[in-house]
Amino acid sequence: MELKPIAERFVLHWGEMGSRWGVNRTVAQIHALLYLAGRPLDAEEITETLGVARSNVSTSLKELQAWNLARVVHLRGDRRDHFETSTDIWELFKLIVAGRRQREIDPTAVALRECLENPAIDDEDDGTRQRIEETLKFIEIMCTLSDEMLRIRPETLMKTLGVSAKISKTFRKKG
Amino acid sequence: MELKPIAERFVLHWGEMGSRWGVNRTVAQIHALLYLAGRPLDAEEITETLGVARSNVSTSLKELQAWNLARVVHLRGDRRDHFETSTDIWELFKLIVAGRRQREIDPTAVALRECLENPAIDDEDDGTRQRIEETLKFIEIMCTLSDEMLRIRPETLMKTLGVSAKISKTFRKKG
DNA sequence: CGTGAATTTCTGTTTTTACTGAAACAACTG
DNA sequence: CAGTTGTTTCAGTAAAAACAGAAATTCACG
Repeated sequence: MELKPIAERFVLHWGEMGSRWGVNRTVAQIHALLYLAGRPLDAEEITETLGVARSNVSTSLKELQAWNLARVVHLRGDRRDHFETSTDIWELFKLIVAGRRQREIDPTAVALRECLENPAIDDEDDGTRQRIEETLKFIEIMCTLSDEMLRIRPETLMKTLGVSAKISKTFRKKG
Repeated sequence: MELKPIAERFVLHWGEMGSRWGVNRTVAQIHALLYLAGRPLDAEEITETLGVARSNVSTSLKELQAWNLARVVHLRGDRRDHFETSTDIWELFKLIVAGRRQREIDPTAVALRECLENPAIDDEDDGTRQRIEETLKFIEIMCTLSDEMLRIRPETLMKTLGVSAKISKTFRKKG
């Protein structure tokens, strides 16, 4: 598949940002490609379009599947696996938040709880203990909040956020 | 400075998670150390406590300052620079969100706008254009929302979030 | 089962990033 | 302003991550 100029730019940019977001370039590029394509692509097609090794595509697709950001579909009369992603940006956002939370936040919450449950905590400075407690409390609140957000349907969420933004904007003007 | 066991665990864990959060280990460790210490530390003290090179500490402190996560303070009768961070976890959160947004989101918003303003966009598939538009719209809403959050005082934010979580929990029970 | 297409796994290479130690630089002190 | 302390820069090294290509495996289909 030959990418048109704008699509190519989008895919390449997404790939670059991927590094900053903690996913490797190829993974991010493939996801961008699937998103823009809006139809299932097979691995060979992805390989040619992006100009990377076939094995790299395979590995990256595995990673996307682990994030629930890509799924396998089969087209009748074609033995090959094809891959697609949601074209709903809100849906994608929810999946990414869920993934990041699981990988980046949950382990920390566990570690902090272990710190606080450890009897040795009594030997630490009061300030230390207090700050660890506050950090854990903070993380737990954030987790609850993200749970709430992930539960809501995208459209609802969008409206809520849009409205709340408008409201606070109004407040600012008046205040 | 000798770290007590729990504090050491916290610092090391923070360092490990740092990698997943897109900051390098040393930077994350230093920040954790400053946070737990709750008082200004000089570079030498940090070097000894963490067991890394002095130059590494210098570079990392520069990076923390670029994030507004550390600032220099001077103690009377001491020529050395000392460094401290906020011990207010909400304040830290705001700074981190602001930094990430600036580095990870804003460039993408710019790139997407450029894509859509480019006349060549007319040669692209309708689906492609539409999805790029939706993505940009999404990013803009999220930016507005984060602006709102960053403006609110931490305590207010915390209460709002806490309450909203409780409300939706209640709704779920009844629904 | 045997064949060939499709896919994954594995090994080694390349690229990138983090880090160290030494040297240069800057700021203060007597 | 010479000596001392403190800080940053820089060049080289080490560690980690991404990637390519080949080999191995899986699987549909006869």
